[in-house]
Amino acid sequence: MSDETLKPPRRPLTLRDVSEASGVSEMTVSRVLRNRGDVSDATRSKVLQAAKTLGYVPNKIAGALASSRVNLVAVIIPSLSNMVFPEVMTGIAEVLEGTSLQPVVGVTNYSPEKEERVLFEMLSWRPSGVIVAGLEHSDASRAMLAGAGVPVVEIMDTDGTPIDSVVGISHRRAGREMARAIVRAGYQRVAFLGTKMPLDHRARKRFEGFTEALAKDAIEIVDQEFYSGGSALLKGREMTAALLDRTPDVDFLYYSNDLIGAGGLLYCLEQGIDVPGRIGLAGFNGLDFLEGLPRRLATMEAGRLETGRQAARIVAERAAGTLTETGQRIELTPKLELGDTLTRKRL
Amino acid sequence: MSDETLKPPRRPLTLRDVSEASGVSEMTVSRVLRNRGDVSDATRSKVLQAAKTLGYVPNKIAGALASSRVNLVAVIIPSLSNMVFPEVMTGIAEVLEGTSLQPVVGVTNYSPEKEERVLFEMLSWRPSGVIVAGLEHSDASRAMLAGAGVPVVEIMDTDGTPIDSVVGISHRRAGREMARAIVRAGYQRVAFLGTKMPLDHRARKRFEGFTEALAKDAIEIVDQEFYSGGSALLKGREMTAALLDRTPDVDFLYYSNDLIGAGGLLYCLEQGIDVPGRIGLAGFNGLDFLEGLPRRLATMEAGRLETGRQAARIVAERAAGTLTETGQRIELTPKLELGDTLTRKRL
DNA sequence: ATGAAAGCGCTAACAC
DNA sequence: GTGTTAGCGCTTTCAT
Repeated sequence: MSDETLKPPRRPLTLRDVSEASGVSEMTVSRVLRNRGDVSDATRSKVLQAAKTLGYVPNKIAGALASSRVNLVAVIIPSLSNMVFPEVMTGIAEVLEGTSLQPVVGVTNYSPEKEERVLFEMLSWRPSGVIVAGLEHSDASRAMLAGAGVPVVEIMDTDGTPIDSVVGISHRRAGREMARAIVRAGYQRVAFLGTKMPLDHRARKRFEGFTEALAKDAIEIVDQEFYSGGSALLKGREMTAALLDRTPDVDFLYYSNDLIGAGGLLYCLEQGIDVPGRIGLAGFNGLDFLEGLPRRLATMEAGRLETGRQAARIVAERAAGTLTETGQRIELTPKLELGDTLTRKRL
Repeated sequence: MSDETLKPPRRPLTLRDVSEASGVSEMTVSRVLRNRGDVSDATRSKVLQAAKTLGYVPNKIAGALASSRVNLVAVIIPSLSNMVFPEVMTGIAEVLEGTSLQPVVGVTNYSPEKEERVLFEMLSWRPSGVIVAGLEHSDASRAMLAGAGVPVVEIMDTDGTPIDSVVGISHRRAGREMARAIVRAGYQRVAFLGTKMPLDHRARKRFEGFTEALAKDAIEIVDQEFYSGGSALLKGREMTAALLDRTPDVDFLYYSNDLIGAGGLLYCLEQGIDVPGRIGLAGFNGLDFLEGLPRRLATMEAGRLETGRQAARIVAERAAGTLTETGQRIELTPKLELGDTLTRKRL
């Protein structure tokens, strides 16, 4: 064996290397590697052979600069710890899979400033589109998005004014519908348990829609409890214990997410509380992990997979030119699932 | 208001635009925007002012091509649906936060072919480093990683030969230690319940270490059950029911992950089975959601946050030049947590 | 079907 | 402190 074949190249390989190795011009090598234009089978195989032998990996940076085409889609979400967001990602990835586009994730930790930085960073790579969670952004972020010159899809919330397109559910409506179902089932002393997150606008809107709809039936929230950090399941237990201790005559607990709701459910069952006879329970999100609990917690399915899919579809079609109109609006319908914890008959 | 200030530019802004607007050379504008070299305060503020007014977003593609520096770190993981991976991501993001590096995620769905494609795609952006889950890759993938000329950190498994650096735990050892704890506690008729995933090498290695250690005490797995897809919690229940039905005299159930273990635990408790008296249970991962269950499931904490942090640190230090040696090896110690389901005394 | 020249938007390296 | 020049590695465009 010669040294040459063994020595890994210290300089990354370029098209020129493939060109020289195959005796074909750089331009034609480029054509082969991108499947563009007519190339004879003979040249094609010569080139592919050379590229493979050398282990050539094209430089997308140079390609993107030359063609001003970037096959990246920026996806900006608040967190990865909440399964809701990976689920949306899954829907996005599923659709982009069938295209040449690639999702790139940025995480904001629910901070508008971080969002601004992440957005700036991502836009500086000139992506073909942006998918961003929520409708609330800093002025600077809105300006960047509006001026980016690429499709922007805001997702997971439709209560507000989108910059361009929007896909998601109305959380106010979700809150209202849950409230109505609770009233309809005959509950009257309702408490709310949620996250201590002023910046979780979707949770806030659900809460607003919820109290608003309750008010129509002259019902007010009798107590509430908030938490931050830690194991949500455990927090759900603790919050529930604290709340029931403080306000024993409550008859319904509405949780801002399924995990704390599940904690509350487990706690109630252990305490021998009649669910949903004495106390009804509901969460939010339709996490499929609910299925394994002793009882099916009432919840609202927010269509996250579908949200991801539709958002990706819009970006992909706009990038492909198949769709030219801006300002698409897709409002999905949150699906109420009564489960086994929201079925008490009107007294 | 003049039309000019309103009209959003159809052509993305360039350095030249900022240069013209501020009356400063492109080069100096570039210096200001990157905080490089000496620039007078007067010029600096002129430039920043102009950039801000115009809403200039630098083009990293051009920058990267010119400087051959890319502040991206490719992170390649099998899935986003399993909370384990977002958790590693969190550790990575946490450390990279303090640097100029940005993680970019690629998902392989446990498929070596997909891994190869994702890797090729990511390497074509010439990232400053690669963090990839697992030690098992296709030959082509290994070749790409070895030839990439950037730090490569394989994570979450140390049983095998790394390409460059490695951070994680030994899953064989984790399996062995769990087996020993089970034997020590006096259990003798042990069953295994896991995912039907020939490509989940880490689960496989745990299983191998597990059976190997049991064998030393002349114990064999008396039964096993596998699943794929669906709600893990529910599957845990179903598998447990099926297994107990088929092999009623089993006295220990070892689950390949905490979620199915939790399902099994809930099932056993509902059935009034004495846990851990008649049947002991253990899972794997130390998911913090276990804390909210009626009993603390025995588990093994795999140090995922720390894994992410260490991997990111290695990449960051190598990129910064602070660390020059290749082939770092960091083996973390899996931490056995007996919880309330693995405490039976020797008979 | 293939090649040659120009340039994408920025930064390294060197003047001044 | 600031400006000038020459590419980075590709693709576009036009020629043949």
